Amino acid sequence: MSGDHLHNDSQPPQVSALPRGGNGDPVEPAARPRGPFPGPDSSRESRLVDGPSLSCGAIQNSHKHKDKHKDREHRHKEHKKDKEKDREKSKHSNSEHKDSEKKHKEKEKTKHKDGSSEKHKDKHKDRDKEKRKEEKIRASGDAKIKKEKENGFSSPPRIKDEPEDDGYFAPPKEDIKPLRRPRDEDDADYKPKKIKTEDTKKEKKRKLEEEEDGKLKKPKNKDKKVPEPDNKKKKPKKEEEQKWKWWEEERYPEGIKWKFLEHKGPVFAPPYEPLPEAVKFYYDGKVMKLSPKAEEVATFFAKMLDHEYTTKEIFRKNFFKDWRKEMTNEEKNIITNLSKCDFNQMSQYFKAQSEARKQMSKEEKLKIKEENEKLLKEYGFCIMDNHKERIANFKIEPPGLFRGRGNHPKMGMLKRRIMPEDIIINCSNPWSKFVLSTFPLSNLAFGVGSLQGEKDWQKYETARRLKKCVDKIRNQYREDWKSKEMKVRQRAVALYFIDKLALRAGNEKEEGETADTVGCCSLRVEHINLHPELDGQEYVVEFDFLGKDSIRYYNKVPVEKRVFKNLQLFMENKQPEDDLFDRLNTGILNKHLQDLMEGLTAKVFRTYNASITLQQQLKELTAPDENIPAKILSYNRANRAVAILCNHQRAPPKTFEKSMMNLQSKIDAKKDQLADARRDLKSAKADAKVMKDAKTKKVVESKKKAVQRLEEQLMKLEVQATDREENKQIALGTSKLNYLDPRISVACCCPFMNVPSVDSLIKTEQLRTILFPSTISGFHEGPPSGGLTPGFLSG
DNA sequence: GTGGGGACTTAGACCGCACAAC
DNA sequence: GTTGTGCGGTCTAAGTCCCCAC
Repeated sequence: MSGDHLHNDSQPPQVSALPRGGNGDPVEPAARPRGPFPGPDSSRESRLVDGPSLSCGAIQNSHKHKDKHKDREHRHKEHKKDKEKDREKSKHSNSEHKDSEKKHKEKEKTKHKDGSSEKHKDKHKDRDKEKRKEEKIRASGDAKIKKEKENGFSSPPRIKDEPEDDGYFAPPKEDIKPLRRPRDEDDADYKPKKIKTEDTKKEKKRKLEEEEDGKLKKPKNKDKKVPEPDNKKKKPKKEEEQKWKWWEEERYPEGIKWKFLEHKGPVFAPPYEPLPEAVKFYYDGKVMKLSPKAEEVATFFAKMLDHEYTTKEIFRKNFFKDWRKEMTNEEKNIITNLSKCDFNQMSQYFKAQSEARKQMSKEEKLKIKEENEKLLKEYGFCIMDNHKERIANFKIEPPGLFRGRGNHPKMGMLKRRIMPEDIIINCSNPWSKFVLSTFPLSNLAFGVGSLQGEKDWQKYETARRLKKCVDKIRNQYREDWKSKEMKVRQRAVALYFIDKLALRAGNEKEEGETADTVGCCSLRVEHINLHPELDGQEYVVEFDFLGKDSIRYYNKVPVEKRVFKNLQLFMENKQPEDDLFDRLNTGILNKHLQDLMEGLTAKVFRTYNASITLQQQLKELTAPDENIPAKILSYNRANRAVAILCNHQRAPPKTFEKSMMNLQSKIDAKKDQLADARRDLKSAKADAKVMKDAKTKKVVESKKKAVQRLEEQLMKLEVQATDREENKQIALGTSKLNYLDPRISVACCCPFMNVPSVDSLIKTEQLRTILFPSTISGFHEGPPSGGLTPGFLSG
């Protein structure tokens, strides 16, 4: 690869920004990201922020960076000023409300004498509260609107009650040893080693083993579709052979991820192609030719015309404001009302293009595929130390309109085209992500995928460490429910929710910058309802709030009496929009957790409880004598239990109703067939009774078999319907990818797969595909067994 | 001590492909 | 051969957590 080299070979890393040729010699200066689509002015330098060995251009660029920072600060100040103004305005109109709030605060002051140091830290929260109240009043009846926008989904009843310690993550016999030898800090002469590849003989042996193991091939049950082991199809053999086994490498010192890095930079979005002359834009019924810039932004809107977004007031308002910024003065004078704009021809044009793409011949599709593969080969990989690594996200996000989720205040805003000069190559630290930018509304993550594997492994190791002390932590927070300090009580109740319900931590968010979503620490009084008794259960807490991605969390949970009483106390004399845990934030909570266990944060509980739920469910649902399709079904059910716990929802598939109807008609048809077959059997039996000969007996037998076959088919269809219905709004992928320790799945599979070791099982392509989708493209690859034995479930 | 921002992780939507069913 | 369906991959939004400057 002859791209930019970032050579990092000592501690602190000495970075050479000089690109090198294929032989390692320096070539052209300036680490500029290059891509096939450098934009209209590709000669402009990208910015480079670096350590001591910065080039001249880079220093200038770092000034730019400072300017940008100042700019941001300025914008922020302006924003604050605006907010102050707004607050002033609403103060006048809502003085009455303010008075009552003042009274409430005075009450609070006298009430919470228990912690003097807690008073001032509430300032920030109070400010937020004020803002929220004012926003609410301005929005007049916001609560009602919120109710309307919610998707009406009710979280199914909790699967988990109180996770028991049943041996999840049995600790490995020996302590975790560093996998890599820590290099000396002055190891300046470090040179990339020869690329380590999987031994070809081993590879052949492995493939032979797989072929021999008939059981691991595609199950015969066709009703349950199993993904093909198509890794080989997708991955060239060479690449397979060059798979890097990080777990067999020595470790760098803490914080060092790499010492040698070579990559070709990101790929820029293709330049804008103006619309054909025939495609017209109309304003107020008259044809209007737009300038290229204005036309490009208009096409973003036109492409979304069928989407609900374009009917939303905030979206339209934000879009129109940003669109006008791209217009010429003349256009600005004419186009003053978005409702008078007719984007229909544009929209039709893009639909036709999309349709044409679908209708392309095989050859044309293949050509495009090859081009994409070429691009991936050239820009999608880097050389990191001594191995080839896939880059997670090498394409720069194309320009478009921001689609916030939920009621996002910035939806519809323009995400403008990113130019080479917007890119900063930050090679002053050996980070996993080395191209950054300060762009609003754009995510420029440019990460090296496989570093993720090690991180994932560490994540699950932390969860396993939590297992060792979770009882102690639970006892501690139970004790803290009785604390004299309000802060401690709040922390203990919040932690109980995080542990019991797998709630997210709930960081504070900047008002007006994002949708109004909350997590545990940021819950407000309005988000819970207390029921001393509900549906025959005592002390029930009803949660109803919008969490991450504006996904509704709705749940009724019976809690312990002391928790219930504490919640009543926390809610006393508070308004609905007040913080439930007014003396708590994620910083305080995580600091406390760090004291309980090194590396423990709120989200570790989510990982821990998700994985232990999977383990418990697998234990309950799987039986040793089940066949593989049944095992897979059980696995999916266990997976579903975790998804429910973590509240991973999805919008029902667009074709859901139709596909359910199709399935139902199949079931009906099958029932008819079965009824006919039963009738036939009955009459055959009657005939046999009269005739009493071998021929009629044979007929009876075949009719019996037909009935049995149809009964089985009907049962399968009905199971499928139930399965599909249960999965309607549940997303399984997220938990599979992020929360479930793969070793649990592997260990669960070993006994019934008749596989000698975890290692040989994980090499089985089919299982890898089902259980660990993230490993397909070489991402998130982890150590095969991580020191676990197949029997660790019982340990 | 606090706020802001960067690094990193988690998340759902969408799209295109492969394959089963008809 | 056509259609419906499920799946993985990609994209990008939105969280968590931590560090640093003020």
